[in-house]
Amino acid sequence: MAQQTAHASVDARERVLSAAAELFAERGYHGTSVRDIAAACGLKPSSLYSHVPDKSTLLADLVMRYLGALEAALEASSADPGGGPSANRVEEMVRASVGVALRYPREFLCLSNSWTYIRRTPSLATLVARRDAVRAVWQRALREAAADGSLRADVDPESMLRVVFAATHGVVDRRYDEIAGPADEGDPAGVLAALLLDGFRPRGRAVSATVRAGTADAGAVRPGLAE
Amino acid sequence: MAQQTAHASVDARERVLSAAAELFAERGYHGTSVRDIAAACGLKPSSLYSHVPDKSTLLADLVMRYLGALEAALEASSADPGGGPSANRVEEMVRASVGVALRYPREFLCLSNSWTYIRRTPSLATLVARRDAVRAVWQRALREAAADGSLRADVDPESMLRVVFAATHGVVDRRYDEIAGPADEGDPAGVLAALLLDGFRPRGRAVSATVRAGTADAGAVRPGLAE
DNA sequence: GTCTATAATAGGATAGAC
DNA sequence: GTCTATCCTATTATAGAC
Repeated sequence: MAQQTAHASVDARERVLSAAAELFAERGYHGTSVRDIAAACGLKPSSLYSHVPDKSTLLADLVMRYLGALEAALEASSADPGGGPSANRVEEMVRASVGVALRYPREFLCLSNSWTYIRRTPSLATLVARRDAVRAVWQRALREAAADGSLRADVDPESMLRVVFAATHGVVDRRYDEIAGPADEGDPAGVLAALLLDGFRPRGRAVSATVRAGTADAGAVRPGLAE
Repeated sequence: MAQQTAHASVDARERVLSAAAELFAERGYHGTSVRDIAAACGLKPSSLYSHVPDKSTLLADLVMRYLGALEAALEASSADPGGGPSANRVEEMVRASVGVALRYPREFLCLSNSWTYIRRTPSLATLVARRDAVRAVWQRALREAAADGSLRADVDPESMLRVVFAATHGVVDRRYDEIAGPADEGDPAGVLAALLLDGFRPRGRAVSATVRAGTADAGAVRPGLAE
């Protein structure tokens, strides 16, 4: 009985977290009231405080879930590859990051869309520190790939990281669903990794608007997407 | 005298809009109070209402600026190119879109970061309609490029559009400045266009982690970035 | 744990003097 | 046009009964 009570309690807390995740992701932290969250899980606002100390801790708990999963996934994919080009590691990291973001889409958006609030709120400094650690892993991988020539040398790694972060957001954010449909069908992580690493153009085409289109190799099979 | 009064009035309204743009872009619409905006331009909250009817109209006016400029820029760059591959038009559109977003960064972020509020607010339906028109121009260009083979055929145009929109956001959003530094140095529009169209890898490299790296053409000169 | 009731504050907007 | 004063609502959070 005591166990069942405890179990029910965990479920209730989980429902609160889930409702908050949904609303924070959709309307943002400031666009969501405690009343909204309570209503979404069939409780009165005051009852929420039996499960969560306050609104900002609710946000922190959600973001921590995502960051924990991301750290674990990056630890695996950023491990030194067996001698191949570092760009392959970058590709694995893109897949891993997008995979985690798709498994925790609401939590990812909580972090991403409420970032300035998180950054400005001293009690959420832990989140900032952990995100910084993730960023450092990325920077190291991109710089190494730039150094060994497996990423193009004419664009700085920081610009690439900017694109990686933003594009990951783009895969997850439902705001873009009306453009592209739900992203979690097919293999969005693989699609994004292929687009970012190899670009929109078929291989063998001209590399800029100022150059005539080439003809060789256009439409070649792309094993990276077929796997 | 009457003219000077009118002129001062325009300036005051402009200061209000500018302060609001700054705060909406940084903290979001719901994260910014009318009091915040008033304080930022040295006014009392009630004085704002001499310049703007209400808070949501303030948002609408800002977003309209951006959308107007974007429509003009896309109209030019999406015009039919002279027989070259349609991907070149796409590249021009990326440059144009990023260029406008960099000229109106705060207004762009007002639209992007407050999108769900805009979408949910009936009085802002005009903004939604105009953004839809922009989206339609993009879809047409991407589909045409996919059809004539100048964009890779194994990724649907909608996924590419998703990446374009998200990456554009990434260039503008100051949130990423701590990763990559300010984006408005150098030629961010050209850099993004090159990254998206041609990818992170040097041309001639392997196209996926599952394939051994090639050796031909690595490090070739890229006129698209040197221009 | 959930409720009702209630603080205590923050927010959007208006009235009317100057 | 800007101000002070004010209204009304929404919001976060707590107190205490059940």
